[in-house]
Amino acid sequence: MNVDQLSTVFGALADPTRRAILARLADGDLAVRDLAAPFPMSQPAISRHLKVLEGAGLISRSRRATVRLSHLEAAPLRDATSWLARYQAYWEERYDQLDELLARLQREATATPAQQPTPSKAPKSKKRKKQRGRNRS
Amino acid sequence: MNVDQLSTVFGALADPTRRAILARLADGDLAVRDLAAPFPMSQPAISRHLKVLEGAGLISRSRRATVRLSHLEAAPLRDATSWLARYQAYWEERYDQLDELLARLQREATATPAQQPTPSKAPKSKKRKKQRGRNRS
DNA sequence: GTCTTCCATAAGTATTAGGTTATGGATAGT
DNA sequence: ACTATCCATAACCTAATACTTATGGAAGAC
Repeated sequence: MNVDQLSTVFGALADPTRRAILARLADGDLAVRDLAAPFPMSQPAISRHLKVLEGAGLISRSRRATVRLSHLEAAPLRDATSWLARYQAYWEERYDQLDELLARLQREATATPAQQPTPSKAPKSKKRKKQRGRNRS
Repeated sequence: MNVDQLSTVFGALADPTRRAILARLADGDLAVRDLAAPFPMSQPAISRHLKVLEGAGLISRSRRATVRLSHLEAAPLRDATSWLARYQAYWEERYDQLDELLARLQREATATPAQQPTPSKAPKSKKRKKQRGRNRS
């Protein structure tokens, strides 16, 4: 109960059905019935997936006539990307443009600044590996 | 069981302890005992977290003397970022540089091409919202 | 060999997740 | 008012998560 925001977002993304729902919402808002149609799954199951997505802030919902529309909210995806961006240096060789992207993403993600438990007793990391040329003069 | 790779990676990231472990491994390989020290949690609990991370391909492990070292493997993080990159257009206004980043990330993430269930019976999306100026001439 | 340190694995428990069927409320059409 | 459609909620089941304590194996130190 009451896990942090990033965990909730990653948790919501850890399900292929929910990722597929988000992908479809990228093309426009959809009703529950339309979202449920492609899946071999009952309508209540989809409703619960939508509830999880809503809880993570990944969708918002509105009513139009008899139908309940789901709308993609991408901000939490930005926060997740911002957290991941810190690791780009570990798989990427071209830092030049990416350092700027990383800095900009972190600047823009001020809403949820990619928090983490910040362990109390960090055992004075004597290693600090790599630290490859990130000093473009 | 046997969920897809992306789900496993996002699932591994959906825990603050595991994210903190990854963050510390970014500074260099560490032994289990060093990883466990900051957390108010038993050593077997950390061992299980490491097993989850290893199952997601996010760390690899080796032996050095009596100690078992964990090493950060960032490739799955790249795949996750690649999946998220598709949504950058939904929170970002400057497409110019980002379209290139997106294209490059997807090109490079050929190992796990951000798969998804690809729902069989897509209900002929009559909406296709926004589709904002992504055609820089 | 014996001891100690590091760590994995087993077994047990409580909670959460992801699905089901059944049902009922809200809204529109007639 | 009656009916049909859309969807949420309840109740239930099973399996997976996230921890615990207890224990034992593997290597280096003595």
